Amino acid sequence: MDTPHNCQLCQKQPTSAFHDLSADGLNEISQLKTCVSFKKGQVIIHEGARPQGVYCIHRGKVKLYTLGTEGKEQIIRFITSGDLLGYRSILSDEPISASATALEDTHACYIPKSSFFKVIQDNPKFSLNMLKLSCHELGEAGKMITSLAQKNVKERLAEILLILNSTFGEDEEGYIDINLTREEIANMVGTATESVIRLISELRKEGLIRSKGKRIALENRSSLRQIAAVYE
Amino acid sequence: MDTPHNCQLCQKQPTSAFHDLSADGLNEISQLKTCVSFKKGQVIIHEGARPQGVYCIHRGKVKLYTLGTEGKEQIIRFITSGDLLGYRSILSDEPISASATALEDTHACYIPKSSFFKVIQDNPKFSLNMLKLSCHELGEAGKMITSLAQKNVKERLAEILLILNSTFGEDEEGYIDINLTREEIANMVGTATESVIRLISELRKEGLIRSKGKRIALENRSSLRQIAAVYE
DNA sequence: CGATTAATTGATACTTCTCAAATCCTGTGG
DNA sequence: CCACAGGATTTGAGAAGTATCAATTAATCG
Repeated sequence: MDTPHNCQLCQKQPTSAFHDLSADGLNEISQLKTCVSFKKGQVIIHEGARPQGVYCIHRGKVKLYTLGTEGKEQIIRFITSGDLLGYRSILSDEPISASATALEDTHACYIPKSSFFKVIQDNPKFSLNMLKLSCHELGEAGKMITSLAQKNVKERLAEILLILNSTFGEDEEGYIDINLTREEIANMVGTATESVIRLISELRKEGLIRSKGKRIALENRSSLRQIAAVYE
Repeated sequence: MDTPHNCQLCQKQPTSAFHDLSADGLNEISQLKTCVSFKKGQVIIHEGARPQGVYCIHRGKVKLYTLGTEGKEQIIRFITSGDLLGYRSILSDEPISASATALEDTHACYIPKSSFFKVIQDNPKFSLNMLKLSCHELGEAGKMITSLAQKNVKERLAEILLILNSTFGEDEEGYIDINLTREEIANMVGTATESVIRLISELRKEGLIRSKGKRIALENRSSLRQIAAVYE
């Protein structure tokens, strides 16, 4: 068991389901949770299993992915500080539909299934936040579907780079603050690793990004947006 | 205004959010709703708008789609008897992310936004059902993402045909009971109309399906499942 | 520092899209 | 009821986009 995490930190995240929750509600959660951590590369939940609880990521980064044909990963989205993990399966009462693996050492709070339901029942506000959250994710998934179905690989890559940048921010040198292999980027974009590599090099030659090793920095967002055709 | 619909019909649908709702809850909804109908081809909600209420489809079939590059439709899913329409946007408090058009004459109940929230607040059971529903949809969306990213067009087509068959059932001649153009099928599969036509003809030659005009019947599901690589 | 994994590049094959032309339906007005 | 206009479907040919395989170089970790 790790040092307990302060729930107020998660509450501060405006996208968190705990945002704007009453002190009582927060206390209730604080008492029901336990703290866990995961090493880089460790699988947190995996497809097909029956989940026993929900994780709230305190610090770290996690990829959520399904396994497609021949075990190939399709990354659905990333999960980071203040985000919940595993709630979909519990709330829909279905087996877990996506695996999650820590991309770096990750600390999280674990809320057992029964406690999670209790919090939902005791706090209409939280319940509504969860509804809002899942509906928001549903909208994001719809965008991803349209993107995969209609855009070519270069457009999708530009889109993903913009998303990664806004999700994870930048380090002191301006590089996107996430450590992904080219293969993982390909698994988000939905293409072959080599294609991603070629297109990254193309974007670099065009001066829209720069890269050092596996790290990437955006140099010209507006052109990237134009390529991604993100009208929003 | 149309003849009022009987909410008990929708309540019977096992996938409906009204399923298993108390008589009181059902009465509350019955009193807040109004009834509307849409002609074939009529747009019910459209992308970018701010929704003022939720529709519960009583009878008819509706396609839900986003508009991608150059206005091309990407069909996300279909909505039919007992299903809700427009709740995502209302619950996430975002503009509507997908348009909906009636595929045939459709009758629905309309529940204004404020009433919908009232029902949610008054009926924890309903609120939980909505959570369950949106989380289920989230899982389906994830499957669709993986499918689009990793399967080829023929595999996706086989998958869609199986989904259409189980969603809409069959008419007396065994054809899938939904009237879609080849273009609409292409807009689900995420490909060009011509590609869908070629592959439908290929599946016909292989004896896996038969077709009459635009109607399609499945002849060999297990082979279709194998092509679709649906391991579930 | 060696061993392993990841990234890159090139060549080639395959899938899918696009454009064009022909045929088939379907609903409508005479 | 029939002919016709306009849209939908079908087929073909060629172009473009991606994937795959193989070989090389670079980076990383114990």
